[in-house]
Amino acid sequence: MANLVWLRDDLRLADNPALAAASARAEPTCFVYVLDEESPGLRPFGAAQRWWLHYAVAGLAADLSRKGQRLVLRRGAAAKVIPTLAAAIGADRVFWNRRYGHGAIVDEKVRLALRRRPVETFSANLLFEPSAIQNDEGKPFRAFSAFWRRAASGPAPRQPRPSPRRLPPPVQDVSGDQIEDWRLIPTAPDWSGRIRGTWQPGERGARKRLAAFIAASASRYATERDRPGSFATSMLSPHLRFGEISPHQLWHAVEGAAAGKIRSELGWREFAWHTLDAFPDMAKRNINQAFDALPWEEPYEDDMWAWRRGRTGFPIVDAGMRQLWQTGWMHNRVRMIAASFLTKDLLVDWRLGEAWFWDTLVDADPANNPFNWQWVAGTGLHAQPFFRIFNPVLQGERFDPDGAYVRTYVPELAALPAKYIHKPWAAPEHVLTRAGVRLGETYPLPLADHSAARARALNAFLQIRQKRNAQTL
DNA sequence: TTTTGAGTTGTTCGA
DNA sequence: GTCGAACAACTCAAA
Repeated sequence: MANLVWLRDDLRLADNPALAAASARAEPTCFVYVLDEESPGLRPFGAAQRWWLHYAVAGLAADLSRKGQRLVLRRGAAAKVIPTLAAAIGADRVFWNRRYGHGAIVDEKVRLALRRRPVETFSANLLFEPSAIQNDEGKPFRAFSAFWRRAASGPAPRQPRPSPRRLPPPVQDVSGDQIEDWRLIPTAPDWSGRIRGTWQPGERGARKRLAAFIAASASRYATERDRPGSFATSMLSPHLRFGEISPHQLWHAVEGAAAGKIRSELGWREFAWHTLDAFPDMAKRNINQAFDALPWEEPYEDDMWAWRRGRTGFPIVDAGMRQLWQTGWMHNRVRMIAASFLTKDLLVDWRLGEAWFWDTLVDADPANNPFNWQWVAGTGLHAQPFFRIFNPVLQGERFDPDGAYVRTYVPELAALPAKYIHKPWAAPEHVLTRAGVRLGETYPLPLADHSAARARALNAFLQIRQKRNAQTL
């Protein structure tokens, strides 16, 4: 008699329904985490996520061991690893919290492979199950407002539950990997210095981040969230991504005027996951297939390098890309500007940008990353009209008016007056000299002529319409 | 049943 | 300098 609890994107003790359900039973229980880089459809973690995963798993293992339990580590395709382990420990019941999209497809295979061992699954990482929020035709919503209205008309998200006071005893003599065997953290070279200084992965770090957000900036969230230099966002995204905090905990922790806005951002997270559940290949294919015909440019490697490393010559774009490279995270507003620059100004396929974000973001998840890239590119759901092309200068001036954000991440421009901080090429020579800026030397000239690039992108999207009209005729 | 209006995140142009 | 219109196409719900 034993239980098996399979932990995945839910690396927490508190408000963890699968863990709580197993803990309510007295039998010996085995907690396992599987590094699955083999199951088709599941994307292997990017480098920044691997760094995070190392500490999240190690932290959870330490928390479990403080309660007399342990976390067994296994590696391989889940449909092999889980049934093998279940058989080895003689599990008569298997628990997990549900995944979505390809995760759900893999889980179904595991359930079949477990044959007669009963499986109990739980809703843990989304506020609303995809099956619970559908339009009148029983299909997934394609517009956020209607989606969120429908969600609000149903029962409110449940209250979060505290961690179980005590855990059932471990199953004896179960072998497992050491986390070091997985080589998740970079060694040659170790590029994780600035990331390490920015984040504390794990449930304890998530709690601290939440408390700091509630104390310092939750009330400013509604007015300041769009200003990357204000640091008014919660920065909880990687903790949510690895399930070190549940959306229910955040939902119920916020109150007051900004609560609705914060919850609505959780709503976008829900919407992305529901969309992934309906379009599991969202990271590979345009949600709207009409845009398969878009004439993306074959990007110059030099241009891609400039974009990735923050050397495009547009200060707000470069600040964002450097924040990403250095810290594994980028402010949401700046993600949109940087993504718009790649897909519209350089006319580069959104999948190339998505892949870079996947590799470098600590919070990249299979739903939100491709969903938001498709949203910006205009190939997904149509709340975003394609002619809505961000002007990197105007966006910088509007959302970083004093240039605080640019000065932080593009120090070679720090001495420029605010008037020119977002368009150094427009500054008079003596202003540049006084600020120590030599364009083309200390800071690059702009990689694109935004006005011409905008016209080219508009034209590319208009061709799609013409093609479609020609087809209907 | 049909029509109408609104819809996360914008920019440009011309009056 | 400010302001309104125009820039597609489609989803969804209210009238």
